Amino acid sequence: MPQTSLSSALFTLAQSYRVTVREAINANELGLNALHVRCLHIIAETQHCTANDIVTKTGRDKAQIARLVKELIKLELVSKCADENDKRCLILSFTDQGNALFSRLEVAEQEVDAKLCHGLTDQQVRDFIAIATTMIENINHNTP
Amino acid sequence: MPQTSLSSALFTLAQSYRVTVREAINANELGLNALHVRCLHIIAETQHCTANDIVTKTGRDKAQIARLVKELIKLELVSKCADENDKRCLILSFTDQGNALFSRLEVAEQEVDAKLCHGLTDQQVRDFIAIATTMIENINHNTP
DNA sequence: AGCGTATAGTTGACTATATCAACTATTGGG
DNA sequence: CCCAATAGTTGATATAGTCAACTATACGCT
Repeated sequence: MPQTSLSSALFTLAQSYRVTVREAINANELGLNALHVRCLHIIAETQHCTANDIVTKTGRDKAQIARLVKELIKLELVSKCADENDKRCLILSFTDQGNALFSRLEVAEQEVDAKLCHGLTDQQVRDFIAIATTMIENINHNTP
Repeated sequence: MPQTSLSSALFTLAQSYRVTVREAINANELGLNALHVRCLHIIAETQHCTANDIVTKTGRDKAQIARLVKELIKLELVSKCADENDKRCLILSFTDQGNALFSRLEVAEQEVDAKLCHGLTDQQVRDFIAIATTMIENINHNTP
């Protein structure tokens, strides 16, 4: 089944990726979906991360993110607490459980990544990410 | 907003792509979504294309495809007719309207692709597709 | 021929994702 | 002090994706 066009390659890849991540995550019985995972990553890598940070970094609807975060809180992976200076901002941070789970998650992700990149050189993967990043910027910026 | 990991690059790109295609398509008031478009492509490029061909090529649920095809037929873009030799198979083909729309669609797609690939060389795009294809194969095949 | 099994497609019920608009609470600037 | 802007929440609704049961045809077999 050769992939010819850019769009179909992209589409197929995104779909397959979603399915695989979900399998990996369900297999690990973490009870999270791919977007939960992205949120956790963003929370992990962002200093005093707010819901709005997640919105801008993912490009999703803020309603969707609000509900997602609510779930993470319900699962006791994440806690929120109002910013001292600006009480509108609710800073998100990991609980102990959240930290523990995130470690496990990184392992699971590395497995998915390794599977995905099987047979590819590091350089190819780097190039791929670089090109994807350029495409993302093209889409986001150039709106003539 | 630098994209570091493979997964976040993929995810963001897929999301952005979906949004952009949808905008392009809505802008052209074709009333179709990205998956409709993929179906049309597959129908266009497949000799006596059946619903099942679309299922295998897209990896989606056959129920979803069935409904999608039904919509395309309702829109009078596509017609189906039983195969002479195997009456279970319903061959899908474009109507005149379908052909006309597909042409317009290709133009719209080229614009999206051009926007996406702005600043990239042909070689880079080819490499990108090739790597994406490898990744897709990795995901589909290696299930140890 | 008649039987079982595989395949193509359809449908219903359901779950998950995504989007829009209205709303509250706070903030900072005039 | 008032107002526009910002962060977040919620309800309603739309879109997409999944699962299982079902029909109809086809194929292989003894």
